[in-house]
Amino acid sequence: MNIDEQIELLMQGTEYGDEALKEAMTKELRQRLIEAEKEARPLRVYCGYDPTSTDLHLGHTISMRKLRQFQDLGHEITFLIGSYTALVGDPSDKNKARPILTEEQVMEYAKTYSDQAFRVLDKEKTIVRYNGEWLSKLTLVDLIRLGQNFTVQQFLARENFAKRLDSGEPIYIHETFYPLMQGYDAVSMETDVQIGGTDQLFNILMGGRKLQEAHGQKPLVGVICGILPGTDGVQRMSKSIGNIVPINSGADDMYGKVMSIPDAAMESYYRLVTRFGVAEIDAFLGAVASGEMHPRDAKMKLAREIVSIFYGEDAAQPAEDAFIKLFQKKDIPDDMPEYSLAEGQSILDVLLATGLVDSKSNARRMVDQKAVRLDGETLDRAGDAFPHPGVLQVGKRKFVRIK
RNA sequence: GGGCGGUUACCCAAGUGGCCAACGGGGGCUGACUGUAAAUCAGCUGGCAGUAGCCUACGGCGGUUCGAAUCCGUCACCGCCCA
Repeated sequence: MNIDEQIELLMQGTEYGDEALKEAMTKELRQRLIEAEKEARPLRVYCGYDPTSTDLHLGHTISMRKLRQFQDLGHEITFLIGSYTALVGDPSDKNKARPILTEEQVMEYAKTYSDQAFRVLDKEKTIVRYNGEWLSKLTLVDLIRLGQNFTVQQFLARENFAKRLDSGEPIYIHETFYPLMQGYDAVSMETDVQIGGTDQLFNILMGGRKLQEAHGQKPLVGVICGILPGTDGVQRMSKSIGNIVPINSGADDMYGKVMSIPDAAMESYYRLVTRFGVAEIDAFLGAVASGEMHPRDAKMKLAREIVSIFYGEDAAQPAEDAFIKLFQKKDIPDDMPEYSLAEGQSILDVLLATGLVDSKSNARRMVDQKAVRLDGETLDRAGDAFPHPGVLQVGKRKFVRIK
């Protein structure tokens, strides 16, 4: 790949919110790539992950994909676990401060994170480090010195602090340490390139670049990845919003969740989380736009690709088959939980006992709404005795075989 | 430390003695439509029972009252202003 192609790939899906900044970063990245080639050394690239939860979703993998692209181009990748920064909690994009985690929790989460990450990254070529390695050694004086590089105004200008200030939400002092800590990571590792989401723009550009300069290093290039919308197609993927595609919930689920995104969100998914090249993606999207390719087929291709990344090619086809069977043909799935009918149970009892609903009131509601079927026949009297064994269905996707 | 204001269901938010299981919006769920969607339309969204009724709920505790989310006291937490 020549330099132009490399730049095109590496900058794909980036989002700086400011065209001039994007151009500046692109230019700096180009220079670094040229230098690296000349000096025959790889660029030091890292992305930090604060292990604050075990439930990774597709949105978390965007920066991993970007790391992988650098990795495939021969650069040195560090998967940095924010064992120390997680203790503080990044104030980015939160309107609330994060709960403080214990060190044990952090280490446990860290393991899950790296396990997931190696579905995307090449484990052999990835350096894993913990930022406690250097952050734990800072003294109070060191911290004061770091703080001398920043003004309160710079922090207050930051959108999420400004908002909280306006609305009277608390801003804790320790939250302001976060960018300093992250910046010090960059200094400690003599970073050439740092990857992060748009929520990390401030931390990366204000923290890392500034502290590196103060330490006589060349300021890093920030590669700021765009935001992946969730299954609703609009809001960023986030657990608290409830629109995530989990990494760990199985191939079938992942396939179905990807298929449920609105068409308009397909491009972001293609560009941010797949292994396809820039030209390929342009070709798919072009074909959809011109009507040559049905959007459904483009989305199925996307779903197959994403499932392949996390579960392998072998799992992708069965997931697709199951999806076609269940949703496109509205057939019943092959595998479903089973339940043995007890004597004298009403429809209501069975719905509750099988866990298809969480309360009898809810069961009545479902029956009233014609959402309950037995072998395809709608059941409409909740209090009746359960008619006969068969496949009991609630809504579109919940099945139990009643024996 | 002082003064003022706030704490309502998953989230936001109305309600200032009975008409409140609590307006409205978001989210979620269900049905129709469809390409699985999205958009749109309709319904539902504390529990038990069935279509009357009962129980639990409006930060915690305690009071006033025939009756409180609504009044009083107190505790906890949060914000604002002043120091």
